[in-house]
Amino acid sequence: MDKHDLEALDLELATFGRRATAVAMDKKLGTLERSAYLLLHHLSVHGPTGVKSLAEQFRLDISTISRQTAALESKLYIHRLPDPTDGRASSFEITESGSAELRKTKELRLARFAKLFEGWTPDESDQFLHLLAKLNRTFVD
Amino acid sequence: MDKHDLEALDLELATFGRRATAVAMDKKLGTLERSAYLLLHHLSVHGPTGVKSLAEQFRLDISTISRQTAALESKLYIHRLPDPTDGRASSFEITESGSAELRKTKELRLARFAKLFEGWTPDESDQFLHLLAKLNRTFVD
DNA sequence: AAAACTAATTGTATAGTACAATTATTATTT
DNA sequence: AAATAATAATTGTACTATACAATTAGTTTT
Repeated sequence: MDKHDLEALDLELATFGRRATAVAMDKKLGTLERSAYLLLHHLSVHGPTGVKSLAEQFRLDISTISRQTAALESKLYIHRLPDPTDGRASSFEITESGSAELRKTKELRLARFAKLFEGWTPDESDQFLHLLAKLNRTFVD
Repeated sequence: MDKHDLEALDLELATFGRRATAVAMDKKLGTLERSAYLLLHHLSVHGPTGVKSLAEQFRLDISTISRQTAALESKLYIHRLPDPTDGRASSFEITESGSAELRKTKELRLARFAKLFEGWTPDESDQFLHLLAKLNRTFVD
């Protein structure tokens, strides 16, 4: 990859990150914030998980996840399962109400993305999904 | 694009946005924050620009840009040019010191991205750049 | 029993953003 | 010409998101 392309990629990634931050704060895109959405999705797919493990999965600080789960817990979207073998630890399980919120928000988000990508050919969006997923995995390593 | 792919894309985009936010806060990646980097780059390429116009270009609130330019101004990376025909308005011009910071940060960022994408084929990174740019333009419309 | 370790929370600080209110100036209307 | 409306920018306030450091409570190791 030559320097010119690298520079273009740098700027596009920064631009996208900035837009994503702004869009994530836009309340009209569903009732759940991005962080809540991702956490609920994770719990919904992978079952009960503790703060430490969530932080590792998402590559975020434990304190960040701790606050976000606390917020979800106070809204009753998740509930705490104490670890029977370790009094310090607990994991979180998505509640019925959390699942309902997740579904609702997902509908809104998907509708929005469907619209955003409607001018794309199937090939383009497939490619993009594949490469974006690759990038996200690359970040992790 | 079928529902399954849309959902995957939704999650990958949200994940990427979240990682981008976290990475943007990591001080070790250059002396300039993402916002400063993008603003300086814009001024460097497009010449002196006012707050309102910057806000439109970046699709951010005027108040957001106003604070970010104020921060850059106080660091002497940009300097204010009063509009001779309108006492309310002014534009900002990048300074020598701002250009130097921009160059320095760019070097660090490019080195980082070069490493991040080193396992990618030229074809993959070209494709990705192209599609990401397309998405960013789509956001704007 | 003491010391070291660990899961999680809480204190503090910062980037980033938006909306609402305000200030200063310019343009329009009467 | 004076009053009013519009506009460029700033400032007040509030919130999400994040990290690092300090703390708390419980567990393991020595």
